[in-house]
Amino acid sequence: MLTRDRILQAATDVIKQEGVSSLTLDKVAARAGVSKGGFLYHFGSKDALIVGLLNQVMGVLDHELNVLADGIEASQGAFALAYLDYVREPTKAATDTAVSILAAAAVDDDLLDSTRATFRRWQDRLCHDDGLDEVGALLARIVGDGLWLIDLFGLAPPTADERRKVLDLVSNLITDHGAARDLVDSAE
Amino acid sequence: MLTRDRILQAATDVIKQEGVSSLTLDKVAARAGVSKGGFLYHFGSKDALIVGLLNQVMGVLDHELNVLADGIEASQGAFALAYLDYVREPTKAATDTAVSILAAAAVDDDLLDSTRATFRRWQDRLCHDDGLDEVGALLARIVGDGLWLIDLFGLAPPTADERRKVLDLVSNLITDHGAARDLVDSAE
DNA sequence: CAGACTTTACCGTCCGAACAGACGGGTATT
DNA sequence: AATACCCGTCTGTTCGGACGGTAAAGTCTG
Repeated sequence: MLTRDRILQAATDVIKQEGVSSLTLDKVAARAGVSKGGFLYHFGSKDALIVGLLNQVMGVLDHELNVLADGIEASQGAFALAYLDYVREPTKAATDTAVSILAAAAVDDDLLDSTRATFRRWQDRLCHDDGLDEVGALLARIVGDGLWLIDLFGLAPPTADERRKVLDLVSNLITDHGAARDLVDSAE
Repeated sequence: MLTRDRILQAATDVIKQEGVSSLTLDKVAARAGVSKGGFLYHFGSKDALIVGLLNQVMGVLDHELNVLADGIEASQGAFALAYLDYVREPTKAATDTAVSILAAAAVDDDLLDSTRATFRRWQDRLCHDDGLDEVGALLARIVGDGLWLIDLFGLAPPTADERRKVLDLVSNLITDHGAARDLVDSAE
């Protein structure tokens, strides 16, 4: 395993196990089995570490999301369904991404800029995607992100059974034009 | 204004304007117009400051949510509707709570324990509340929390118009038993 | 030898916390 | 009423330690 990757993994582990406040250069270097100088050869600063972290986890997440969407045979909204499927149970990629975002937000908000751009791309894809109405697309993302962030902070996360039910409900809603339109229309 | 409250307000301002990493005792004390010793008289440690912050903002949020729910005349799901209404546009209470939770998560995860308990109470109330089915209650919270946390991190937040549409959709869905049940049933 | 990688040693800064004591509005005692 | 006293509030300073980052020397490999 490359030293660089070991460092990235070590950083993720430190945050998960000891919290964002324990994410120090010394600690990450020690856990990666490298000296502090060795660490700084690969990441010139703490900010650089977080950017590297973010790039990696967001790349993995984006890739897995695409794979998942490709595997879904649906006339419409494959990406939206994949987005929802991804949070059916907490996955390593989702958790890693969440803690990285948390670390970035804690250290310097600006580090999240490229991450925000990725979310905008996802939103665009959800919207101008495969025949899904824009409200349904947005709903899918809010529910997906909501569940994912509820898990991050541990804010009364639902049980596996509850997750399944609510995700099934939303999945049906967004792929059934009639149902969604009826609800939207009845608001007027 | 009491010194204690000034300190709490100063802490919130510091996080909002300079980020969690700038939340230091010196900075908060200076902004509150008090010496460092004076600060430490009111909050014996940084952890104590965060606990105080969390208690205050969660108290305000809980109260405002109740007031909002009381003002809604609906045969069912008044609290759920209030929960959704609360995120129609970002409010001060919601933003303050979000940054406090972020700070707590960054400093020490355990500080969020009492906050988690409050979310569980909200979830219970949403569930065993006013004739709402449990899936709808959970959906309301996920959407509410999702939008609120999307705002916190700035992860491609929807426009005011998009927010309105999706919140109206969810509001209609959870108060219309037939629609929700049809969608749930069609999954089986 | 050259270049990629790693180590050791070190520096200046800032942080959280502790501390001794000042100020001042009560309150009790005389 | 005057004195003495107490205690909640707040000040200014100090300190040990940890942090992020630098510099230079050393090692391994092709």
